[in-house]
Amino acid sequence: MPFKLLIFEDNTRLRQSLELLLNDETNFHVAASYPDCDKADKQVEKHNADLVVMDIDMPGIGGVEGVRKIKNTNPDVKVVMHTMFDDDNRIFDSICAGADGYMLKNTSPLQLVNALQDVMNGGAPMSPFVAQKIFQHFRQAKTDSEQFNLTAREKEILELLVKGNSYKMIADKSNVSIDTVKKHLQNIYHKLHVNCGTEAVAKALQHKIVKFD
Amino acid sequence: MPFKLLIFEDNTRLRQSLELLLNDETNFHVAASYPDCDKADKQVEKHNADLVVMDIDMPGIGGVEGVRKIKNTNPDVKVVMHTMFDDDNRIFDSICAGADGYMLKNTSPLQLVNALQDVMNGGAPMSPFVAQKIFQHFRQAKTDSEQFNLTAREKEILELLVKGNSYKMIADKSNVSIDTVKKHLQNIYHKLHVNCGTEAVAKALQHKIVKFD
DNA sequence: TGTAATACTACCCAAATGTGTAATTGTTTG
DNA sequence: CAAACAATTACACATTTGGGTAGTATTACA
Repeated sequence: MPFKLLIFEDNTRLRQSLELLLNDETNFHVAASYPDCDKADKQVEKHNADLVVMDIDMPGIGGVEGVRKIKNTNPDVKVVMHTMFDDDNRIFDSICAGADGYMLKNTSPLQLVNALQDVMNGGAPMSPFVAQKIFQHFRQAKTDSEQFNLTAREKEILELLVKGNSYKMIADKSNVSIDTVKKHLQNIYHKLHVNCGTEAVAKALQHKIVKFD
Repeated sequence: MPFKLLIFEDNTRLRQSLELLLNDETNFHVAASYPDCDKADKQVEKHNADLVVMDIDMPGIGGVEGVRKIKNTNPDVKVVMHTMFDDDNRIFDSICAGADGYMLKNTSPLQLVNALQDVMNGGAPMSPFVAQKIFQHFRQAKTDSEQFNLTAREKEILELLVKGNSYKMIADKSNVSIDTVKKHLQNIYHKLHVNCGTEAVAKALQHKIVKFD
């Protein structure tokens, strides 16, 4: 039994092409296609769809919100983004909204079909460029984190601060006086170019100076 | 001209199989293979390698450290992990250490060859299961972040705190009195189960209650 | 060997932070 | 409509935090 598929794509030409292409596959059956996803959740339910191909730039609510809607009501429906946007925000927002795959529109028809097959097998297909972006996202931290020149001791104290310890608690755990802790933190604040603890914590986590994941 | 390739894999049988498999490809030439990666950086340089296939579980320093070593000295050399480990930590650590791809050992020979080709074209090949893990990593945040029941106003104020604002600055930017800010933060601290600003910032960032990337 | 850098301590003081209690207003929801 | 909740302000009080200044001990490095 072929998977029931919905297409959301505002470009009429492309929408029809996709329909033709995917209906050609014995594994898929295009149940319907729409030029916007304002009522995507209802439409998914109506057709009892297994799988959705979702454009991002559409009139009304965009594809990212569309995914969110669908996933809220029907978490088990697979959604593969299909868009020409390759910027970090769009990619990460889509994934956070619940997308199961992210294919750029320069993907060949064969690759797209493979991706859809892949997602139905529990995979998370994505274009090579997207994969690269995601890898970069993980890596970026490390590189700039070591530019603050914190001493081992300072990192230690900063880590305790991040974990929610007060000066007094840090002093106890580090076996030094509270005044020493103050001094260290003062130096740390200077090195991080911040002027209070909350800012330091934010910076430490954003630049992954301390590990906590 | 074929790409020069190094293999790090402690299982002799598998190492030899890989050598045979990859030497069969006209695009690749296995320059050398080693049962450990303690001197991986030197060996990469010696053979002027373009590409490395790296196991994780090896005697001496593991594959994760191996990648780090190689990438420190030769950032342009591509490294593809090839391992049976599919746990989050190993995957994310490898990527952070600089891996360009992550293939599980249940990958078919053809897929492995494709992955290596892919990585030389600037892609970031990974097994479907790994891709899935990575998608989950992005998603998980959202789900547990909404369990704190912060009101819109509270999120707004928490976000200002995370950005390093003092109570007074938050008061100004939110057009409310400083006492109101205090009260809001007090409520926020209760909801987050913390008892000071630094802890709240840490929790907010870890659970991605506020966005800042 | 001498001079940085690092780690540590101490004290003072002003400002910021966190807690408790209490009261007003508007909105939502049962 | 009443109860619950959200947002707001106020004030008092204790504690914490952050900055400045100053000094000692140890280690590392040139």
